[in-house]
Amino acid sequence: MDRAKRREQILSVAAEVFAEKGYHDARIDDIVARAKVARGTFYLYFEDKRAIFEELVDAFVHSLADGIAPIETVPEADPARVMREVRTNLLRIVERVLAKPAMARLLFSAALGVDADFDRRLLAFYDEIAALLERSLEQGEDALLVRPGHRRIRAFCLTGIVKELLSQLISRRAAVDPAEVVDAMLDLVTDGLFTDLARAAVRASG
Amino acid sequence: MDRAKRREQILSVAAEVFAEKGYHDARIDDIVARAKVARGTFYLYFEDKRAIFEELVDAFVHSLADGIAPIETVPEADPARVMREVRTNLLRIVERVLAKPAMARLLFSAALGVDADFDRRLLAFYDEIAALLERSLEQGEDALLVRPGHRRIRAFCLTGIVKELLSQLISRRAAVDPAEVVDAMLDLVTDGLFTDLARAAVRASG
Amino acid sequence: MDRAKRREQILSVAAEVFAEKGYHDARIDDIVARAKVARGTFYLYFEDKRAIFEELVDAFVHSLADGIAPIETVPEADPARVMREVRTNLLRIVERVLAKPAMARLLFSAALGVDADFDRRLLAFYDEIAALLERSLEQGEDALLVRPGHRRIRAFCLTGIVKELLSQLISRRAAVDPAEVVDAMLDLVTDGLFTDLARAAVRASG
Amino acid sequence: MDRAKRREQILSVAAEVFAEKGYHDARIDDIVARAKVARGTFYLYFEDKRAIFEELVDAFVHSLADGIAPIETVPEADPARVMREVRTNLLRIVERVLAKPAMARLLFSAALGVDADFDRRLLAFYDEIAALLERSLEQGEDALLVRPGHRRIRAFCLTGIVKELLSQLISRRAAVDPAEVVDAMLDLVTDGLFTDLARAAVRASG
DNA sequence: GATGAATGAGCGTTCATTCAT
DNA sequence: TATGAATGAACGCTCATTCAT
Repeated sequence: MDRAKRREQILSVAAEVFAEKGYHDARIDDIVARAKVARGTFYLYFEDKRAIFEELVDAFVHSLADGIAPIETVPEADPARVMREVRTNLLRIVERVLAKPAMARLLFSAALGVDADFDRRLLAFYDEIAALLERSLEQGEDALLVRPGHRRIRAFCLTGIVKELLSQLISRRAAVDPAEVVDAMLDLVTDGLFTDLARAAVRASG
Repeated sequence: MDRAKRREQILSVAAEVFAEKGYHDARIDDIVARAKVARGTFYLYFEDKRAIFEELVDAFVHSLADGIAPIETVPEADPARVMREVRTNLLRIVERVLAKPAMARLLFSAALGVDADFDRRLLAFYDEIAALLERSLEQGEDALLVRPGHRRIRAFCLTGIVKELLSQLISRRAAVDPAEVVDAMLDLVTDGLFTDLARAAVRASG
Repeated sequence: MDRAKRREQILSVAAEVFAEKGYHDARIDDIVARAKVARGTFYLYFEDKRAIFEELVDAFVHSLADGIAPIETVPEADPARVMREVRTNLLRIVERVLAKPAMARLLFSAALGVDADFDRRLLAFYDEIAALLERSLEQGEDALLVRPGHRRIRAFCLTGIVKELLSQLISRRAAVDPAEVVDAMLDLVTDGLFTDLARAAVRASG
Repeated sequence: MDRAKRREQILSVAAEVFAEKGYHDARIDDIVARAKVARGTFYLYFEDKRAIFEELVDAFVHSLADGIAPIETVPEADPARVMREVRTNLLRIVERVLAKPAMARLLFSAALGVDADFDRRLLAFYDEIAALLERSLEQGEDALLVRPGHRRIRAFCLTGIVKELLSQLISRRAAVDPAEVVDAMLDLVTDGLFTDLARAAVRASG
């Protein structure tokens, strides 16, 4: 087996093991046993346990990030087009997560509590996402598409929604229709929960 | 020192240590050293490492859950009152989290990746939250306050929002005004992000 | 068993093991097995393998160094007394080496090749010895007891003699009379190897 | 490259590596990397790590031993000639050591602590040296050139002197004049350290 | 002969837990 | 009840050596 293939094989086996057991409970032995290679072989391809885990997480994170197409929201942007593009981005993320559930499980649960360093890296990544969303909200406001509001907090809310939905999608084995999830989420985010009746009442009293 | 006090002392020290280092990096040694008791003493009060951690997480989870007052949403309910009560509930949760940041850090980061069992417990807890929210949404729809929609997904979205905001509140040391956070979140959730202009455009095209 | 005794016990067992097998071939397992303690116990008393070895070598080196009484060699010093004191110092060193042959074997063979760091430490120690001897030779010259000559090289020669003799004393199990060894060495060093006949001949021709 | 050359190349690279890192810290990897051959190739030329080290040490030891010309010390031997020949032998040894400092470092430090077996071999070699010296001293006594004395012990002293001086010569990078070293050593050994004044005093009292 | 991927025995160290005092 | 010395299973990692190509 050539070098690249063997590497790939160990990586994919490791992803499974980490996803099943979490970082700390996954032993190098588990990985090499399932990959049917000797312990030493593992270390021919990866610096150490931490390194292979990092590589897995980083690769997946990047594959998600690469799926996000930038959305042009110049003031005269067509709101319907913007919405479609947002929806496409979300769908792509959901699809990639569903395509590699083990990797997603890794990212959403195994990756936490690895160590202080790794926690910081993850937080930094989510910060970037939030910053991206914040800028998008700003552009949306400029284009008069988005109601003015606390953009930082809204960015965190959006991040939280996506993270939670993705976590749920992979933790429940039940087949889910990605489009349905994305549409329900977008519906909530764009229009809010309330009926006009409720809004009127709140505004009147509020 | 009497039994209960000693127990309490070890618990509170353990909370700090777990919050600082995470479950796996926290050593029993760290805890007993800081509590100034002998190693053996620890085991007089707690079954094992896992048990004390579970107790801490459970206690905090319950203190949060206890802060949630049930909201009556009979069909004729006053929307403004319902909103105020929702807001009060949220504020209470935020306050309790900010009051015990170590415990919150425990719940939101240290508690993940402990082991497969614990992960299941946490998921089950969040499921309960989601179920509660789902029922509330149902009542809201019945009372014509909430626009009909996919309640399960919406419940997850709301859970995600709260989790993420609380995580951010405790991870950023910066003083934050809980009321501001809660209001921004509620504003997003009730009215959505979009301006009427955008909605009209989307509706026209979509 | 109290802390100090247990420590002492492990130390002495470790000395044997290191002496028998050398640093690299000695396994922690060998030490704890022979000390009849658990592996973990070892690490309660010593940082790591390197640390216990260092402690053993250092202790022995210091016990040897402490046996050397300073010799006053003011210009009017009585040569016979000086010689007696030198002899006493040497005898004390030889006795201490013979009293702890395992430690001596440690110092003279196991201690080399441990790692680059440790090698440097040992060299530095021997440098100090050589420096001490060099100063003594200088005083001896000033007191007109010692023939002028290259003091640095002479100091190394003397160091070499003592090291080699001690090595031989411990590597040959045969009972040796320390006094005989010391006297033979002193005879060589003070008077040299040659007869007056040989010296005269060499001087005449050289 | 033909077999012999390749072998030679690996040997010389190995000498460097062993000299730099010592036996245990030198990895086969270090050797093959620097020799620019594959790991497997190494084992085509040498049995194992131990074997190549042994070969290096043996070769150097023999090159030193070969430099020693036998000295005729029949009873009527000219003392001055004997001294010159001794001096020549010593100079040759010093020169060979200085010519291959890596090999010398190997012999004087890396070779110790390899394992119990190798230690025995080295001791046996030094024993031969000592035996040779002992015989020479005996001849010297017979020729009335050497003062009677404990020949075995004297032989060890001489061995120690030479070993220590050679070690110092290679460990101090400073340029040294071999002749100066040899002459200082011979001066010490032939005439001893003491002035006639000191000797007289010692004899009177002792 | 040459390669270098693969092997796996081996070892140092950690740390949750126990138990005699 | 409190202590803290002792335990030993567990695990990550190294590196000399082998062997299919």
